[in-house]
Amino acid sequence: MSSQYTFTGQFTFSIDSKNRINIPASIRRQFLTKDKKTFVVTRGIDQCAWIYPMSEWNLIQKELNQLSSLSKTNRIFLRNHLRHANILKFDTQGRFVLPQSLVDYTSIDQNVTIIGVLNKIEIWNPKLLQKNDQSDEIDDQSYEQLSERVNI
Amino acid sequence: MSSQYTFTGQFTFSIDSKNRINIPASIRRQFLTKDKKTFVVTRGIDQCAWIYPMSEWNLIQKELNQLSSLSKTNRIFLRNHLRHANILKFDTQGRFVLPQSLVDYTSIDQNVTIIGVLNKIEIWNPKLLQKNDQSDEIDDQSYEQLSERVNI
DNA sequence: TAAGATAAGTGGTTAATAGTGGGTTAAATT
DNA sequence: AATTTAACCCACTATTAACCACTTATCTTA
Repeated sequence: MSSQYTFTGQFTFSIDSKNRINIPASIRRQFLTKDKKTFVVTRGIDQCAWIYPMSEWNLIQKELNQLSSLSKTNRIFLRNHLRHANILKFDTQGRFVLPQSLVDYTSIDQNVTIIGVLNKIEIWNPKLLQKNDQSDEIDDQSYEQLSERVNI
Repeated sequence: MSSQYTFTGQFTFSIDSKNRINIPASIRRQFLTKDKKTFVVTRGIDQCAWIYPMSEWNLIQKELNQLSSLSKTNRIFLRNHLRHANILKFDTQGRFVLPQSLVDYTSIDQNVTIIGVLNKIEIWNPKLLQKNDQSDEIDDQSYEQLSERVNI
């Protein structure tokens, strides 16, 4: 089954002294009632945090269950993904507190950039995201390969 | 499935102090009722903004959904395409507000040129479009290659 | 083709919503 | 019991969206 969410867009907000981050209202409104404002925050593969609405996370867990722990890669991957996963809700103001471990991992201070990437939301230090913008250009060959799969 | 839209034509309108841009009535009228005046504005590959009616964008999203985030190329590609995508509606006057990030990207001020390009609408700074007009001539070889794909 | 009527484009004002900061109470931890 | 942590509440400000009004252009019909 494919994703029920299609987040897009970019927003830059502040993080306050209590590590509270506002989720953009436009994204918040997309949450399905069955998810009851509940989501999972975890480490992204890049230096950012990933947020999945609860029902999305359940789908991911189902996939992760397919991976055998006999493979070393699998073991490491599973560990790193699961141990940093926190189940959270946003408060009546639409905010949540980013766990300290993820504040450290993402090097976030003062401001955050929040971007929608289909079934997940990414939280970045604006400076790091910008750096990605410049340095992580996809080489031509990869683009050519992508073009055979995606018609945009 | 192929596009349901075939936008054409060119229009030059103004952008006001609130970044509001009018969509030409003739284009607006082409919007299918199922799209409910909803569309996605995003970065074009050239220095312009692209507008897709919602149902068109959904086709693109379906393709993007096939790409796994475990691949680095995919992650970067998805991020950079989706984060500049804004889901918008036009207001009762037929206008929408162009997000500041896209105003910056397209270097738009005062006036915009709106052109229909089949399944999408492009928003340009008139001066930049004109410059393209002169420099972007297609060489013969490229035309040869095109001829193998397009029968015009 | 001129006059009236309708539609389209543009500008500004007001009302509602969203984001942010701080304080208070309740819960948890030591 | 004291200290820390988290949830909740209230209030201020800035931004956004809805509303209203005017001008220009286009279409209709006499």
